[in-house]
Amino acid sequence: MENPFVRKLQCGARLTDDDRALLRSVTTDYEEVPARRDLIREGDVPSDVHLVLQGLACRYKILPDGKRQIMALFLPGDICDLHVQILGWMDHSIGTLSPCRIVRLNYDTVTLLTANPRINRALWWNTLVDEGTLREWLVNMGQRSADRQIAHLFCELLFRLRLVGLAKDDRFPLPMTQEELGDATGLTAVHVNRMLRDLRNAGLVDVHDREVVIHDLEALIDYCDFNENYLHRRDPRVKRGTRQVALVG
Amino acid sequence: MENPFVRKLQCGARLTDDDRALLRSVTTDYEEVPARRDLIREGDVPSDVHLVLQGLACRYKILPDGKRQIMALFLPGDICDLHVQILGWMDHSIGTLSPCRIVRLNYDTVTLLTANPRINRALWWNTLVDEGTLREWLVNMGQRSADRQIAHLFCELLFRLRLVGLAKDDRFPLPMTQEELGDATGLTAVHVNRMLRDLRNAGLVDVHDREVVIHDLEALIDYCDFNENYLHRRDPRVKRGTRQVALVG
DNA sequence: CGAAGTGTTGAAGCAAATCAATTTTCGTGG
DNA sequence: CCACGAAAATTGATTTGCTTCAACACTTCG
Repeated sequence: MENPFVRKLQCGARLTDDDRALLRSVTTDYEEVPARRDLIREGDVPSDVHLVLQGLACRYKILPDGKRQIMALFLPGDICDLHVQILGWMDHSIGTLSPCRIVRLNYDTVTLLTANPRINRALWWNTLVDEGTLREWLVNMGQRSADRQIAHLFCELLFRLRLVGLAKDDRFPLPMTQEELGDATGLTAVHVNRMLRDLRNAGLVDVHDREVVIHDLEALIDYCDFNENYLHRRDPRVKRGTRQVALVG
Repeated sequence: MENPFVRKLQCGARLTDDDRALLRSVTTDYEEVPARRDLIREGDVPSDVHLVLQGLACRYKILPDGKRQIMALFLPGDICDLHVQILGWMDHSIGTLSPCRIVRLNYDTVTLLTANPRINRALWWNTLVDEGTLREWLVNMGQRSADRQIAHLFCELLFRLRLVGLAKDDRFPLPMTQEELGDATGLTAVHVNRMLRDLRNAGLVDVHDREVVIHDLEALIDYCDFNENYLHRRDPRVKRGTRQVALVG
């Protein structure tokens, strides 16, 4: 299977064979990290950039009262904080949820990558999509009901995993607990459990054995108003709704 | 009064007199925009970058059911989406809340700025702080009660406005309605109203005539667990809590 | 086998939304 | 300048969605 990092970045810019070879070459030295280990903690001085090759990691913050908010999920191919060395200290932590295969990119390697104009453009695209995703999480938490919020998250994960070839037939692995799902959505584990039951009873999606099975994707997308615009897929075969109408009309 | 754009970017990198002159020179052509006008809309192809010199603007998204989520507030000195021209379409809108003085920077001007290494570094700092702020908003919505969430927002705005010299004596202008405050916090206008009353009764903060007056900043910061780490002020006179303790101890 | 973590369900409580009415402020034109 | 209508702020009553607390079942793994 192709390197997920290469697969992902190819969506952001047209890369040459040499570009792809360069990207592959910086991901040869990786590390297997067990589940629930911090890669970097709030307050640390940022050093290496982390790249996920396998597994599920997250960005999170813990409040003084012990509550945790997960602010991003990192899937295979995702980079954590490419340019963070500009800041003097980490304002959040990054940790694994499942066992992960992680690459640590040092500053020189990052410089090497950004010096290549096509790769640089792809990395920029990646950064901007990450920001758009974060914004959509905010919309999710602020405006959607608990069940729709969870449904929306599942839609997002399906599309993101498809991008790197890790979701087949509207189903994908999700190695996180209901507690952790709650930390990502701002809900309690108990309520996540009930909402998953409701979604299952509605025939929309089934979660068991750390796998999400979407039974009726179209209905699920409709149910939570999922709009994939913010993921900025550039596939020319896919036209966006409004424009397509305008062109056809 | 010094240009807020220059004041802000000076926090992110050491600038020379020439750098400051360059920054000032790109902000000479501005436009007065009335309140509640869109600068750019979701679906548009991104063109100019917007820079706020005066007034209050915001980034927002409207859902199919009409609900609105404000995802960022732009104060004087703030830049909206510096690198967005990489993406094919806007996945959100940007609009004014109050009357604003706005500069539109075209692509060539942005290139001119980023070609300067010190200014480029300052712009990067600015981008990363914006991201950190967005993450903090997510924590706010996910984990804090309504009153603390509003208190936290007020603390953030105080610190951000101080940075550009627009908050004096723990008070600052806030030209937005309770409805808009609700759109930013994911609360209803009615509930925002009640929470403001509670904060007033607690002697913490008073809002009237579009002005926020903080009566006891220390107590307010304590009440909502405000930690300014995420704003990444680099003022060397200010030491961060944990490190200071470590050094002193 | 036992212990710890995870998932599941029920009952009660609470924070925020909703619905509704009234007052206050603001903006505009006469 | 005042009068008017619209927008915004305020308060009360009620409902609802989510949390909290608690108990128990299931799974996993040393």
